[in-house]
Amino acid sequence: MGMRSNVNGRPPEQLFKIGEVAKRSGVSVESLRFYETRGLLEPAGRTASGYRLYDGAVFDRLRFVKKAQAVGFTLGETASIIAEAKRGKRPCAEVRRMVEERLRDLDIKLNQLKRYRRELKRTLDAWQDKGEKDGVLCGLIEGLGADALHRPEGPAFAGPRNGKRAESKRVKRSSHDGR
Amino acid sequence: MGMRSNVNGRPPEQLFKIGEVAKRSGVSVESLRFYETRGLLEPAGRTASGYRLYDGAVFDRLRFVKKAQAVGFTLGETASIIAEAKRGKRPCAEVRRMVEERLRDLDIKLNQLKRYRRELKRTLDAWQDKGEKDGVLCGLIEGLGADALHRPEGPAFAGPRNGKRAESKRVKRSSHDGR
DNA sequence: CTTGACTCTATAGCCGACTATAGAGTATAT
DNA sequence: ATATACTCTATAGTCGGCTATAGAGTCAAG
Repeated sequence: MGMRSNVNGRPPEQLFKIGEVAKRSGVSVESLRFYETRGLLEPAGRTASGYRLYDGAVFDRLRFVKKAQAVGFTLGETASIIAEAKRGKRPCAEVRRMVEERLRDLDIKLNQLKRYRRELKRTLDAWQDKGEKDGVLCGLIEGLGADALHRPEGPAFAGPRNGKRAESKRVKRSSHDGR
Repeated sequence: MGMRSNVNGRPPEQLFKIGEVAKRSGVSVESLRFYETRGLLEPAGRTASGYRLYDGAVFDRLRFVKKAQAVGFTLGETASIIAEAKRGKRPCAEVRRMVEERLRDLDIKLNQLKRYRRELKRTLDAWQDKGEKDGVLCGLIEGLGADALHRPEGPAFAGPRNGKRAESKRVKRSSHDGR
């Protein structure tokens, strides 16, 4: 139960191939390899034939990555936190600073979104009266004031429009279960 | 030959080359061509040598596109609204429906963001006490509960992290102005 | 006739975090 | 020996809205 044990394998620890790690962590094989290219992860070693082998520490690392992601760090930021730590520095102060900045950004974004929502609602309400008759394409849109709406900028605002962002295939299970 | 239908068989309206349109509308030449590939725009005609020629209606169209963008429509959505209108349908009802949906999505996103902000703040406050001593990489992050934070999903949340999203070059001046 | 500004097409790159494919080699069960 | 499940690398594609480049042709002024 509670023994998720060492970060630094002392006794000959169990090693996992990439599929195992995927199954146990819920991170897809492809993502694991991708994380490696991004400096977030590296296998403890390789088999003679080149298969990646991970020790138990990989699960801690993956939890770290997930949590950092949950905080809102990009993979690049997380990678540099990890790199920093590996160079012997304690990145905590930096982390705190980044989160504070993040919080400020978030407030700005929230305010923009709120304003936008308000304006969009107002626009929609104003449309209730209008018919569909006039305008070259759509009078509703054409009738908007030049600066009626202040939509938050950029792709940051795109949102899950076309859906299907919610689920992915994840691990795509296999039959036999090692252990 | 000569009978290039300008909008309504009126007197020959003024025609603009793409650079002119860019200058007057504030939309870059590249974007104008890009919009064309996306079905948002098409030149009224071409010169013998293939230069695009736009009539005055292009400015209305561009305003339409900008406003639709301000409402939050993607270029694809705007294109299909335009296409609809060109097929003789009045897309207004559809537009209204889309905006309503957008408003709902927005509320969901707003709520997610608010919750996330709350949790992030709480996390940060909790960190005030903790030192930097423990943890393999950064105890602050590692110490997070598994589901402490509910970060809104996807690229929609990336935000203007690396900055410089704010300004672009826009039209990139015309004629003779050195630099 | 040459310069320089403009225009054309086609293509690639960007941001973020992946996902998907091709084509090959490896490991394991029957 | 074969089937199949797994793994490897390398590359390209996704989403949105552009921007940037290369290489060629066009047009007006000097």
